[in-house]
Amino acid sequence: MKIEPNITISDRIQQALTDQIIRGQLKPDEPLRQNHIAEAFNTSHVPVREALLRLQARGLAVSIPRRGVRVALFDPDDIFEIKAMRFALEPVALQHAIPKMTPDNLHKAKLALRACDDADDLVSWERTNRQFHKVILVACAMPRLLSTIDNLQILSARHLLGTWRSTWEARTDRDHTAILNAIIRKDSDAAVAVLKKHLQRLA
Amino acid sequence: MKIEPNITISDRIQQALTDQIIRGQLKPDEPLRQNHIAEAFNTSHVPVREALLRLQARGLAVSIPRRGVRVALFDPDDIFEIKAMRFALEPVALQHAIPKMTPDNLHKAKLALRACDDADDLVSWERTNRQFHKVILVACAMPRLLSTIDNLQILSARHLLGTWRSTWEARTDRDHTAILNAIIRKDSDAAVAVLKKHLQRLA
DNA sequence: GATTTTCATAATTTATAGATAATTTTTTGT
DNA sequence: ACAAAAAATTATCTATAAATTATGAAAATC
Repeated sequence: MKIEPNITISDRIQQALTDQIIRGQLKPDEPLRQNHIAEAFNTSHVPVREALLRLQARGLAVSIPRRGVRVALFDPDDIFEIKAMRFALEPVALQHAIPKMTPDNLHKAKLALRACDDADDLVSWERTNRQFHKVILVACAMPRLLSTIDNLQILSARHLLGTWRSTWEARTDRDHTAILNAIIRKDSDAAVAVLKKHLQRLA
Repeated sequence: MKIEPNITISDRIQQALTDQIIRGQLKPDEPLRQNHIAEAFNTSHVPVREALLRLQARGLAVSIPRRGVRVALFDPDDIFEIKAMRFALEPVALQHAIPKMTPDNLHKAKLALRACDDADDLVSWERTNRQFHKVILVACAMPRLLSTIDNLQILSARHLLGTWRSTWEARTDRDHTAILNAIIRKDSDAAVAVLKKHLQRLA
């Protein structure tokens, strides 16, 4: 019996390119040429095309037919838009998640909170922070909403890693603790209120 | 010089499949076999794969690696989720659109309103209704937000056409008129309020 | 003896590779 | 600066490999 998660080559390529774009190793507007990428991954260009298509769907790349795909630009308007969408959507997800929270969800949220406070460099903080925001919402069981939010958080991460790369220092996040406590108390209104403040705070 | 909009075969296939799913000609959970579709469109399966990938991104199809793609299911939970997301996002878009509305936007909105009232069957009403909702929001100039809303409206359409197919009669939509009037007065709050009521009203 | 179970094989289908046609970009010569 | 040719790149097609599902016959159980 095989427990392999049936990962396709496209998946691997997509994952790698996503990382590189988020980390800024691939710069905005940089062309993504299918043959070059295919060579780098030792495959043909077909899975590359599919990976690029998925990057487009996530807003990390843009394509002009017959002219190729490029890394998506990223200007202040984009940041503004992403913030507005997160501000509109994450509260909805949280509201619906809280009544459905399982002990397992709560446990994972606590772990994520700890991991987040323990992070000592920007890259790992970003990852754990994203994990926390994800885990407090999954219980809402709204797949489209969750995947939209996930995309937005990835885009936020791109901004975060792109701008703050140098100046960062470890700190404990009071907002996260406050949100988690409100969740434990099943106090949706308080949790949503803190979350909104938290989202507004991030640059 | 060619003014062709550079449409690819994938685009055509995607468009056609989207229509068929929305219209219910392709039933939920029906398998979408790439070879069969390729044959139907007189192409190879490669562009079909790409079209299917885009349907996935839009939530109209789901894929299990190496097991193929199927038309997405569509149960009451999905409807609830889609409604919740539209309710959260469309007001944001409208709020930002109103101050940026151009005379051209307004003109198109008026035309769409008329077309909507003049529609005399469900299918064309659905199309014009979607057009109206789109045209009052485009001015916000937030591409991700707009494309997310567009997807949601397509999914709403799928529900609408799937359930109400038989019983429908022409009518003028007071909400649309009220929204448009508020937009003309640049009264964002009123416009958003009516839009919210309108979105809540749809089943 | 009939029914189910298991295993191997065949058929279908997906995923990837390699090749070709069409289009865009770059280069070069005037 | 412009036009034509060359190079590079995308989009598509045909072919092949890998995996899954379906089929059917032999063995085992009741």
